[in-house]
Amino acid sequence: MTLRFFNTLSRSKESFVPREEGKVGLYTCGPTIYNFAHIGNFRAYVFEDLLKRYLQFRGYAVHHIMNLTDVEDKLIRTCREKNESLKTVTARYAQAFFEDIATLGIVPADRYPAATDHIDEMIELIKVLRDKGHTYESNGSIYFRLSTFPGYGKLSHMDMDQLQQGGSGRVDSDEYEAENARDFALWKAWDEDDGEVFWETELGKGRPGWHIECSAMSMKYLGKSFDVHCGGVDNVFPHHENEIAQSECATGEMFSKYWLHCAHLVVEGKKMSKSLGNFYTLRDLTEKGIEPLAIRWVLLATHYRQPNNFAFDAVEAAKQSLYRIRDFRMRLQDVRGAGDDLGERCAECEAAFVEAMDDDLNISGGLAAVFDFIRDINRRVDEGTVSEAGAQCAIALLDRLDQVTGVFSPPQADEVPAEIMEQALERQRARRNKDFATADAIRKRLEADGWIIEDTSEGPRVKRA
RNA sequence: GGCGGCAUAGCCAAAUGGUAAGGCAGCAGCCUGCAAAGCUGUGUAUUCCCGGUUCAAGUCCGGGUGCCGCCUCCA
Repeated sequence: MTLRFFNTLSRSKESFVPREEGKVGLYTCGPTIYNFAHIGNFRAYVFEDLLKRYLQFRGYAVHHIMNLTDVEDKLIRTCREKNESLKTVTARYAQAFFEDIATLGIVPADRYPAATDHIDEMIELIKVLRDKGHTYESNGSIYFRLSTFPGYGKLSHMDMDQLQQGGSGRVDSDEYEAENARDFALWKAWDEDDGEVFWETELGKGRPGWHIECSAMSMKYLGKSFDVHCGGVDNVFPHHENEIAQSECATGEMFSKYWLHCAHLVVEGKKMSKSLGNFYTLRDLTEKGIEPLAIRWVLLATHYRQPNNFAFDAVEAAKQSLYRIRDFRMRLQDVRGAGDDLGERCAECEAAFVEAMDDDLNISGGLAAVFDFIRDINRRVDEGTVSEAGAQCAIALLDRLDQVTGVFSPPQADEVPAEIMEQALERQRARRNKDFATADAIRKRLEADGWIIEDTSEGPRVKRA
């Protein structure tokens, strides 16, 4: 079985063959840092994290670039409203973004280039396009002339003649002075609403269009042609389509070989919106006391091309699943003695996991393989047929697969406080004396403080509630 | 108007045309001083509806219904 991904370009699953053996250039569209990111955004970033981790697990050296969009219409509007500079706003939300991805256990990209640090590269790219006759100027802005790129539409599979102009109801005609409404801006001439946000360049005073940053930065760090480009489905058109147009017209080479897009997230079955009161940033959820890894689980556990329903019941289920795995690990750590070394069973589980994941990241199948394994090993531990080496083998397997999922990790190594431990031992003494009233009282008291005691043959086990 | 996606148990969610995974919740039992954890058993699932192809359809085809996405700057 080979690794296969659904490529938006062909609308079919294709065997994954990177351009250079063993190496993958990965570009993922990052956030516009004008606000806190919401969980829909993180659905995409968690999907991309899973993709990257799995590629690494399969032995590829992944070079991952994620851009930060730090100049854009909404951002400029935010600056005006808050009367703050562009840098002040973007610095704040960039930091929040990095905190959030750490919270969710997302492995950082190799580099997070910001658009405003790459104005020169964008200018150069626009000049190449201009020299090749793909642009025109109108009132100081520079537009890409779509009619010069016959391949336009190959990603989104849309027939330009069939599209209803303004079908989305989002076109503000005042903003557009293009010859054809679908021509997009490479460079936008300054106007007074832009305030202090502008660059004096040989293309004039203004700022870059949105799409050009991804072309300029991906090509700078990954080359004219690279392997995988990701984003949410809403980016397919026009953003990624425009990136292809700009990039391929400039270089004459294929831009990205594979395009992977994740579906949207809905909350409790409904589109997330502020008016429905179901709009959540990551911070909104953690402030409610929801465990970050349970959020990661929910975002991860649905196949990336399926709409993901973020339901609070599902969050609770995810938390229970996390605990089941943690308890399993704790149990394994207490296994002593001789028995089965589980080498074969562990290999079987890993093979089932890989087989599922190779098929376009079928995470549900992968998780099922792990739960099958857990139930099987728990049974064997009950029977006392697992050796200490076998238990360690199982733990090592979880650690290895945790490199992919990020949700199989051991509990936070929060040391049980000495006084809590002392009470647990006191309860144990009471139990030995058959003083169950005292024992139960201590257990109840500790539970109220957030500690759970489980009696095992090895003595009491104390864990966080 | 154009293009596309989705519909599987109370909830989440898989399934090359071949007995409908897995998790959570629930119920019963084992274990336990009692619990917890674990194990076992437990859901007769009209796979949205109606047709069709096939020895065989959740899966393929046609037609409905419902929800959703994109169609100029939303992951």
